Amino acid sequence: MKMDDRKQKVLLAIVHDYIATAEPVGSRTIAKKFRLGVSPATIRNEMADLEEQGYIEQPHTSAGRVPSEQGYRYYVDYLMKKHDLSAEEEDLIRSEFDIKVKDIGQVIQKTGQLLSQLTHYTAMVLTPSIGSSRFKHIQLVSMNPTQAMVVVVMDNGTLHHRLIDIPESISADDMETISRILNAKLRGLTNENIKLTLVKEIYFELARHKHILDLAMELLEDSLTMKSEDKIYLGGVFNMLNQPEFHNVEKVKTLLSILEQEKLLYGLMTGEEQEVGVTVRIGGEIKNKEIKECSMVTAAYSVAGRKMGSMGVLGPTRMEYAKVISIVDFMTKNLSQALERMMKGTGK
Amino acid sequence: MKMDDRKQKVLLAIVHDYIATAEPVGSRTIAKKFRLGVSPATIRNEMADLEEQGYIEQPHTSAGRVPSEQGYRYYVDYLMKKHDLSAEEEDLIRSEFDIKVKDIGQVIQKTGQLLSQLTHYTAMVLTPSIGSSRFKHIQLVSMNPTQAMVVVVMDNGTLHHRLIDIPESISADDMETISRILNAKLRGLTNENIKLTLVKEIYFELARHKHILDLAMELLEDSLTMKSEDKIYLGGVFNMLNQPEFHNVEKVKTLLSILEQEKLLYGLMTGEEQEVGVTVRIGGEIKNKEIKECSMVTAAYSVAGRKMGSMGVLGPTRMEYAKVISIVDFMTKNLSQALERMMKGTGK
DNA sequence: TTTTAGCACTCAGCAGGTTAGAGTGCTAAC
DNA sequence: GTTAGCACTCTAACCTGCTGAGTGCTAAAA
Repeated sequence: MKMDDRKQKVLLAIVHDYIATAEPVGSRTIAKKFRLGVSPATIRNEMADLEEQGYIEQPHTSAGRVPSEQGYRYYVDYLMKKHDLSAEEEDLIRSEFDIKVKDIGQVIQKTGQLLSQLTHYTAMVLTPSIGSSRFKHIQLVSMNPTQAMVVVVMDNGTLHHRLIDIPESISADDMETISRILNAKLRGLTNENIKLTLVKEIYFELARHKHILDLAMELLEDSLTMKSEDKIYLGGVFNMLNQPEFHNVEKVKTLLSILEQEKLLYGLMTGEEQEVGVTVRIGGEIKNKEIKECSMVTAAYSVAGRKMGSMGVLGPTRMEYAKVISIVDFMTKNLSQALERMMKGTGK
Repeated sequence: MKMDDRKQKVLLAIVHDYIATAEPVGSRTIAKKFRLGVSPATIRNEMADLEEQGYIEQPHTSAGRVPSEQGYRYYVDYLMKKHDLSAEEEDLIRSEFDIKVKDIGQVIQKTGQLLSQLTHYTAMVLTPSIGSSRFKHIQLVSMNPTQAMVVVVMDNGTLHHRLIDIPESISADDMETISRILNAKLRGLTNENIKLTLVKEIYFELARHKHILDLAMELLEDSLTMKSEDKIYLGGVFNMLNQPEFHNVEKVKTLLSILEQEKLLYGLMTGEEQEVGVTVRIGGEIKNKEIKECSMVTAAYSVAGRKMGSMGVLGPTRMEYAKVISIVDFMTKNLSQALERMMKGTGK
């Protein structure tokens, strides 16, 4: 859909001004602020055309124009110029990821805080999960006469644990033995790599502990396929309340009720087949019906080409797309690198 | 401060009606709804007295009266009748805790959800932490040539972990040895029990691994003294938005900004020396200046007399104190029992 | 002395009406 | 194709008066 050059300029002006002011944009404003070299009347004509084509709309008869979802989409796809982060912003992000990683959970949390702080919207970060991570270590720990804890450590630095019931007849030494054998057989394997023959072998060796083995293998299976619920870090929800579109309490309520449902959020983050790079979803392009007048900018972070998790920003459709896209892009890259360093163990 | 019997009845009527309707209560309303056997005029006189003594106040000249913080305090201390939970509520709570505990984190989260669901206010639950828990197991897991993960399991079912740098010279076998020795020497000890002599002994045996030992002992120390940040589970924030006092967006904003600061919340939950049983803090009795017109009802849960953590409800001062107190009380008791069962391993 | 009825007074909130200003669409001239 | 001018529309802000809830005071009743 080719568009007249001047029309593009008008649309761009409307989008920019509306993003900046949250007020419907009039023809006079455009003529004054954006110096297109034509009079308001001409701009009015262009605007009438743009409205007919669905790129902008009018809240009411005597108001200015506001970009439609289609308008934002056109802006993001064709008009938007790359936004360069300020040196301070880049430094802030770099220094954030330049620390020694002690605990992945903490890094994720910090990432979320920083993301919301820089964008002034709500940030969502998914913990490392998807993808085939490798099994590092399993340990059975006796907790009391009838229970033990199974701890599984994965190579991406995540931990999984579960309490299981055990027969009283099992001794601490037995558990040590089980742990040792499981480790010896399975270390370094991904889910796909665990061959049936291998499992049979283990069951054979540990026949008398079948019951425990069942429970341990179950957790292991969950850890490897990452069924275990992934955590989502949410930050800067109250940033959204500073946006004029959320001065209405009803809207705040629906927003909050959505953000409290982790599963729903999880669906939002993983729902779309995420291509490489940054994905922008505008308004109705977000599948969820309850989320209205919002856009999401998401991207995946990865290690050695393996997708680990994703982060994203939720804001009003009137979002500073260019800036947010740059930030999300830069942060995923830095997070990926930091995790890469952590997993490879290359230096600080 | 002894109070006239009829004054008490009037105060009670005002508190009850205001809690129910959120509207200032007038003399006529009291006379009609609460049948004290006297006319509105008499009640007006009593109300004038109550206002003079500071138990109630008037939003503006021609409005009814509203309980003051002092009024709520008097209500909670002297007037409130015990609220019995409905059979359904009790069943709901019991069935919640009657499951087999697989993971403490999950139980905490569910507890928070249920608490907010039953009270319709915001629930806060602190993970098990304070108190001297015992060390169960430590494990060093090699992650890559230069890093290892230290995993510590505590007897209250919590896990702590941290990535540490290691010299390349250390082999996986070395780490296994270190783990084994640490476990043998330290299992079952609390922080106070770890004697200096014992530590020296360990350092002597593992002299050549001093560096790793330092890092491992650091995590251990943190785990035992529970310095590591405790998690707070928050639930039902959006419940608060249904309260008429939060129809003002500004108030919602300050509330949310507070709830996003975990440290602040942590201070709120642990700040007061929590006595046994349920604590009620009304309005200004909450230390935080930013929290206005809110009350908190908190209680600790414990295992075998050892305080483990606490849970609480944050709501407007116009809170259904009697009901909330009963719920918090009942839930802490049930949670304590569930954890007790888990740690003792006595059946499901 | 306590309670009550009656009455004048106060004030928030709402409905209705008016105005100001922003912005449009159309028309006719450039 | 562009622009100035103008009539028109609609919202938001402001004023105004009214209503109703609720009070405090006074004087009479119990």
